[in-house]
Amino acid sequence: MGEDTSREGGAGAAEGQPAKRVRADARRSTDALLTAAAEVFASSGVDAPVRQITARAGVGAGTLYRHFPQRSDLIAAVFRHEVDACADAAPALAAGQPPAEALAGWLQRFALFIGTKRGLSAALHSGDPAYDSLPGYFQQRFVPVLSALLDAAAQAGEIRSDVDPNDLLRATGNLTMFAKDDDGHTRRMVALLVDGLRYGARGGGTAAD
Amino acid sequence: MGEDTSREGGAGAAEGQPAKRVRADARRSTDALLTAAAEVFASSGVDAPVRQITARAGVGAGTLYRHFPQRSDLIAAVFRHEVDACADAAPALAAGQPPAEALAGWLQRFALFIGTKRGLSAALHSGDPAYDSLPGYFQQRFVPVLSALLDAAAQAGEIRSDVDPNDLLRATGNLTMFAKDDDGHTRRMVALLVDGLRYGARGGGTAAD
Amino acid sequence: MGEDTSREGGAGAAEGQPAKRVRADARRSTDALLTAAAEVFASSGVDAPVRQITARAGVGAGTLYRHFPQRSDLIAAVFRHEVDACADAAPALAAGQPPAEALAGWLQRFALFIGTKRGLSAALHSGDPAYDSLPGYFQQRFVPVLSALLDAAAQAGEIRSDVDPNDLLRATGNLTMFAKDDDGHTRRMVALLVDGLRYGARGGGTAAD
Amino acid sequence: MGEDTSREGGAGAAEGQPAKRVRADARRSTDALLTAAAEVFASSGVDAPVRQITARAGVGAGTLYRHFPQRSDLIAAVFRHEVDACADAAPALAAGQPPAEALAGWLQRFALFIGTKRGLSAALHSGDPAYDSLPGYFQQRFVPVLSALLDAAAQAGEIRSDVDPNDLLRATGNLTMFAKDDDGHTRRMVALLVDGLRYGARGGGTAAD
DNA sequence: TATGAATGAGTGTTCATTCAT
DNA sequence: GATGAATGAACACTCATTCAT
Repeated sequence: MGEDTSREGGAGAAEGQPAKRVRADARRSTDALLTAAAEVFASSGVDAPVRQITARAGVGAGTLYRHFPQRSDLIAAVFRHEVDACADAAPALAAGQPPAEALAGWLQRFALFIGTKRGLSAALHSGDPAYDSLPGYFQQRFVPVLSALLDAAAQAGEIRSDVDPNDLLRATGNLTMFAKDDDGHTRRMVALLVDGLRYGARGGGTAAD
Repeated sequence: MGEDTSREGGAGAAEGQPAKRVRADARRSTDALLTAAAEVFASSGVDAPVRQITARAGVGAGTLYRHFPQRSDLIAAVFRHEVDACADAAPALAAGQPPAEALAGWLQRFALFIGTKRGLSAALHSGDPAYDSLPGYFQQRFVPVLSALLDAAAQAGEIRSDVDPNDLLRATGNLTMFAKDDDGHTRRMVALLVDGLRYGARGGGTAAD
Repeated sequence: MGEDTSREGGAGAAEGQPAKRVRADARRSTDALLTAAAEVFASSGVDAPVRQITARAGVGAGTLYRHFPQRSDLIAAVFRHEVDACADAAPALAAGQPPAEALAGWLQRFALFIGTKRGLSAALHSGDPAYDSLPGYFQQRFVPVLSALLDAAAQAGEIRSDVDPNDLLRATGNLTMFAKDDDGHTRRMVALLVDGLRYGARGGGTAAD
Repeated sequence: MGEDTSREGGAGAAEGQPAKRVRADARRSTDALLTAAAEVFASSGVDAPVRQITARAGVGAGTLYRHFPQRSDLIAAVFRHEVDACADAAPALAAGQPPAEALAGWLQRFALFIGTKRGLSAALHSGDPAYDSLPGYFQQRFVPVLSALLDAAAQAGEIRSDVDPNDLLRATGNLTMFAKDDDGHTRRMVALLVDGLRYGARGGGTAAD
């Protein structure tokens, strides 16, 4: 699901029309841009200069703007697969362990995803029109997933039941900020946050104040 | 304490006025810059253009660079009082309530401080040489305070005992990111974090993994 | 007359359909481009971006360049009918009124034509190679018409006789520049210019120096 | 009058304060920019790329923006002297000849001024915010001058009395468009326009419709 | 010592034109 | 023949920092 960019892949040319004619070069450019952008985003964050991306992709600036008129379009495209993968990882986690463990596991997974995308959190909350379409897409994918996990754990009595999934997504994302390579800070703090949820399950927590 | 700007006292009073004259001018510029920078930082964040500050202070750009060669010098000077006030607020909190409550109260206080300094967290962790001296100063003031609060609460058995104060400072600071005016997000999440500490006190938490 | 786009008639009908097939496609594209360009020129001037035209016409950029290698080719083609209509309006005007009135009427007509083609005057005089062929076509159509009107009025003694039709065409076109919707400026100034011609009829004007 | 840029010139340093301290370099830059801009405007019009001007002036782009934040500021500064000179030329013309001759002479003078400033008319009417302040300045200088000339000629019965000076300024400016080096077109057409005014003086013209 | 003018690299974005498909 | 993707030069404008005055 969400594999929009590969929809002409394994289908073969036997059935139907030739889809679109000149797609080879466009596809080449798109792929080059996505690859280049992914690398640049990883090393310099999503605010990296446009030229850095086009240079690495070996295309002109206009090509980038053709395929991704808004900066958010590029970001969304680059991360779509990973967003989907992250969101889709929840069921498997939910299957094999207690609900609160699944919740914790997925939040760690989510933190991992956000944590490696330098500047993504900032972009999501910037209010900059260039990023307008981002929050919608991300929420649409992540909120249902997290809600389900929260509900399950709450119904099992393992965590408190009064937490807003948006609050938790935002907090988890925030906790990944300024993460150095591998000091475990984010992991520990996300775990602490989940423990806070657990604490709330027993005789009323203070978190909701 | 922390009055770094008056350290010229040791120069001696023997040589009379000239030095003092100069110092009066310098002090005037310094004060104007500190006042202006505080206002600008509040409204536009610590990344605000230099010109905005010098214009408001009514001084030239060169004067700013003379007094504060690094941007971090200015930030540190501007927030020194508030940093100290925040750090010094701990004892009073500790006196009137259970240790864990005091801890929670101070973290909220700390979050409030950081949260209103737009861009401060980012500056503290940016790695940008322009902000090199910041982390040292802030840690020097906050780590002892938080350590004391943590130790007290841990010894009282109210929270777990294996949390690194640096982790907690950083996490709390992170939780203030992208705070909108007054939606309570930061407050709720800091409280949740503290609940995580409390949870750990009872039969072994998972946060330290 | 002026149906330049159908000049393929001379190719002969001997070789039958293939040529005709191709021509049908080409004609379709040409028509779409002419229609689209006319609309775009009206709303955005003759300097409008090429893409705006091709997008509206539903053709590729290459197609436009194939049919109209020079921008002037497109402009000329778009306005040919209107140019002809404007030029051809002279006889009717000449029939029903005194020569000077006819002259005035036609100059107003001409001003109306030019005035609604934003950027056309500029294109006609730009010297830009992209517009090279324009002036020739327009002069070829308008100069004879205006000359006839001028001669008639001069012979009738209603206006001076020493005015260059090219001067008058250019001046009239210029007077339409920056015309706002309907403030009557152009109309008044063209009338004033004609009055200048009338003035010259009586005992020698100064306009010819 | 209007010699704003030289107000510290002949005054000497004897009386008053030193005005402003560092003015030498700023003045140098300003002068270089004004000179360069004048040359560039003459050869490439007022729409010439900014870099062309800064390169010729030997200054950085920032310097231009410091001195002339808006493009209109530069244009106004460059042409101020000439605008004033043109406006101030009216009295002398009015003194030595009949009012209508004076009017004609000044309009020719005005046309000469506008005609050599490529793109100035366009800028004056563009509506582009970058040129917002231009029309005001130019009207403020030219309208009173032309009004006086028109009134005098009308009172002397030499021309019609119902012409709006703004109409005439705009028309005269328009007539200079696309003027080639020295073909006399503009001169002849301006003369013709004035003849139109003269025609109107005798028994009611048609220009005002 | 203070000033603030000058620098100039760096940014996002547009668009006429070419050319692979 | 038609398409439209790719190109890349060109542009205005910003701002941290230096240094002549």
